[in-house]
Amino acid sequence: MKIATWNVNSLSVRLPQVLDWLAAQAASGTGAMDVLALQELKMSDDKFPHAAFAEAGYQAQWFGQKTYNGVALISRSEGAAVVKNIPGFTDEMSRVIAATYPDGMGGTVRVIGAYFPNGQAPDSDKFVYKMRWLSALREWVHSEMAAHPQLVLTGDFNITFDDLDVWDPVGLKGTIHCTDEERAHLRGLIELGLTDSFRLFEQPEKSYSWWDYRDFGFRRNRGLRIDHVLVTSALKIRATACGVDKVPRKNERPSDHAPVVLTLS
DNA sequence: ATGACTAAACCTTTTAGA
Repeated sequence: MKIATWNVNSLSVRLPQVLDWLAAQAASGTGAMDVLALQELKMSDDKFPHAAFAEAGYQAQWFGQKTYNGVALISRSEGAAVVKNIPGFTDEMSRVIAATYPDGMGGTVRVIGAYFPNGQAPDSDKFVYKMRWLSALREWVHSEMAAHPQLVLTGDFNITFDDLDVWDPVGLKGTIHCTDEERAHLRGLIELGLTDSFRLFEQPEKSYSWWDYRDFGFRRNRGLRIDHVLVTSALKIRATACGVDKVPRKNERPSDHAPVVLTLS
């Protein structure tokens, strides 16, 4: 089973790349993508290209928003018990979508796809919102884990775990995505019993999932690892691989993020 | 350099991203 996350930075612009990537995955040795979490659709629900995904053989659940944010789950099986945004947390922004899928072994996997707030700057109102959002997320994920032993929390977290996730940890110390406060929240999610599946496996040095469009960020590998796939212990023992697929970042007109793929036995 | 790109919108300028 394969589960992935990809911040596409406008699905209108990136749809052909997403369809190409899904086809390439299906043709690869590891097999077709079972669930792909997308972030930053930047489109209202009525603009979501469900017919294009259906034609390619995929179901979709989506939670759009005009101009900003917007999340979706693209899957081969139909998602059940769909939840949009964090229950009980009033939010104008479309940032979370969750659904339950067959795990291929007679059980189910709960997948939560999320676009975490950016936070802009540590002294901004947006940072305050990010902290509030993170607290609400943790409480909800805690209850979701109780109901779903096999759970994946994935998406664009907009937080690095540590210096290993940062191209310039000295220069970027204390800046957005790298603050102690954000990292404490990320550790709070881990303390619920989740594991960063990426670090279960040997990785190339300086592995990142996002690179600034400016100043040849990708070419110089000036990036951050802010897109994550966290798994519960029941899935940790089934994880066989996790990695960043940098290939789509080399496309013409790429997203600034690359997909991260988790493979389960 | 409140810069550099990219995307969307009330679009030749602003807002946001990270």
